[in-house]
Amino acid sequence: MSRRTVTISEVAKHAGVAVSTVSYVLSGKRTISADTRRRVLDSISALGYHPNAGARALASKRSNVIALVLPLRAGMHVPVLMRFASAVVTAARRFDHDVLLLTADEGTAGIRRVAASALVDALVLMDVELDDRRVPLLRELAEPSVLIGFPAEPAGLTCVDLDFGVAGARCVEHLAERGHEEIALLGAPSVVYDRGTGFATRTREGFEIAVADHGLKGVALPCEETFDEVYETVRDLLLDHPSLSGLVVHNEAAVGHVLAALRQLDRRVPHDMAVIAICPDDVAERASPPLTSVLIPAEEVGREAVRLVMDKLEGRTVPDSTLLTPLLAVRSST
Amino acid sequence: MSRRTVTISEVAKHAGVAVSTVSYVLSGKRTISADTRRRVLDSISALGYHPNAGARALASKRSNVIALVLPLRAGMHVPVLMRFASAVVTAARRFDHDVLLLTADEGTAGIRRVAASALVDALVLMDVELDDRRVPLLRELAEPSVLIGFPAEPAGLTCVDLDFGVAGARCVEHLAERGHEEIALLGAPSVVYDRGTGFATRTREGFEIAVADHGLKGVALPCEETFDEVYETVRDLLLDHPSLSGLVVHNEAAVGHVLAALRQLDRRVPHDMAVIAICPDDVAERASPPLTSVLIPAEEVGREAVRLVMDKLEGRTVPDSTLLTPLLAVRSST
DNA sequence: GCCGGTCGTCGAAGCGCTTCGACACTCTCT
DNA sequence: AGAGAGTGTCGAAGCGCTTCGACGACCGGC
Repeated sequence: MSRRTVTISEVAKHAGVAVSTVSYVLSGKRTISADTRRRVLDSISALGYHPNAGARALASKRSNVIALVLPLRAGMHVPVLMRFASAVVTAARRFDHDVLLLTADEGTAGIRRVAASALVDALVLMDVELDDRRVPLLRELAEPSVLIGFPAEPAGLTCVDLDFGVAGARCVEHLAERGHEEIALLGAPSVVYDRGTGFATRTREGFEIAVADHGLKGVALPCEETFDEVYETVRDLLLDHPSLSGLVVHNEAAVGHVLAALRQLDRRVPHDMAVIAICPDDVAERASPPLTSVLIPAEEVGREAVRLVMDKLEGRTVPDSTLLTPLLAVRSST
Repeated sequence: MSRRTVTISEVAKHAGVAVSTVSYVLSGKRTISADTRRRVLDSISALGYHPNAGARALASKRSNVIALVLPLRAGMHVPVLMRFASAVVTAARRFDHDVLLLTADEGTAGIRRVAASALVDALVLMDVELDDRRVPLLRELAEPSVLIGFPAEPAGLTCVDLDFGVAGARCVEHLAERGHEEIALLGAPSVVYDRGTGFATRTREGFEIAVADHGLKGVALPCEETFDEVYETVRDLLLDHPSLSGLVVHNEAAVGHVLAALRQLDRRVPHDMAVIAICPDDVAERASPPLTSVLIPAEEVGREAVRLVMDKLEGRTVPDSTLLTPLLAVRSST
């Protein structure tokens, strides 16, 4: 059992200074002589002092906690989502903040609650839908927020994401360069499109525009996540489009199944069918063959979201929209 | 932009009572007349009052936040982990608590920090290893904690988990009843065993003991998560054990690949090979064919962990060890 | 040698809440 | 009728921290 909790005034007494001096040593908000600082820091570690979070929040009106709103909806690929989440936590710690986890079951009430009670200073929201119920609430909140993803009407909000439109287009471009003339996009499960999740839609748009620009033939289909469904989708696709020679897969859960299905249907990758994925790097690398891919930079997006929200917290103005440029890595599948 | 924040004294003034009366209405710690309570509650909703979390934490020495320590280590199946995590968040809200998310990158320092600063009242730890570095720290902390999973030396700790030993045994028993005489366990990736993660080891032990008890032949192997590795493992297994007729799979990520591999190797399930999985219910149901399984009751485990930690917070004594009994659901794969 | 400026430190006033003791009532029992 | 035991409410004292204004001490410039 640890000793009873040490307060700032005990540190002050131990160091022979005023309480406020200790506070200023810790915050650096006033100049303190090197000598005094040393004594204070020594006392702090001698006594094992940790500032009380509640007291600090009360006095400073800053909790040093941000909320991460993570709905975990059907059809979302949880491991990818968690990479974003994990990046947010790590980045928040860099700014000396902790992360409060909010899921969907309270709906918007949870967001309102943690904001109104000053439990959190700011919010980062994930899995944003085009018509997201959380968006109107964010506009009326005093606390700054950042969305990972874009709603249909992003005016007045701060959003960050990979530029999925460009990602879709880059895939098409790459396949066009390789001489493919008829290609297909296998996207997210249909439930994700139905819900109007921005990233899925924007990839498809980017794909379709680029297909037209390059004078290719192209079809975009949703894609479910069980092997049997993927197999059927791929089989039908090959039947309907016999000269199809390139596949863009934007669905982490289905990537492995698509490759397995092609194998069962006697299509060799990349010889008979070029495959390019939009997914985190390690998923592409672990596949066999390793996939040419546009990587989803989860760590970078999470870090950027936190940086933006911290900037807003400090009163700096930030761009409404931050789109990270997709990078294409060529591997053995195209 | 929301109005500036409302305090308890404004509520008191509006309702014509003392600040302490408002506090007692909210906490229920003293009797308040029905009439006064009504007026106070009316004022609260009229003004849109939310108690300030920092002030409350400072005065009451309770933050109403629990920490969820979630390392996200290699080889762990993230979707399953997140079901536990999600259950913990939901259950915590039932007790009027929020959840602070801690990942691994700070190591034990993060745990020490949030506990010492009174940011959290209690901790729930996931992904527990047999020789977990966090365990000694927990023993010296004043804050109560609960582990989801068991370390090698659980004395003095509160742990909750599915009884994986029994789960492994139940699978064997079920296959024995069906008349299978030579069976195999495909477990977690080898890195998980190397790390000494309890659930993997305990399932294997339960499997091995039950195999001996029923006089069967049985072999237990780790199992990686890419299709190619799974395929090789299964192929070699069939070569080495030609009369093998039953398979226990304790690896959510590999389940689909095992079924695909068997299909490619021309083994029909359940006709040529009975397959039983240890996994959450929906994974078993979505497989084709739907798998007989011992379900991992993630929601129940999460809920139980929170219930235990709340009991400890209230000073009630709780059992050191809570093992949930595994339930077997028979489907089409055995 | 005096004035105006930093520099370094202190004391005290809160921040918004919980909780303790006090107190005025209203009910029982005798 | 008076003691004793609740009820329901209030005021005030913190909880541990940040921050503001004040104030010596010391500096250089004239």
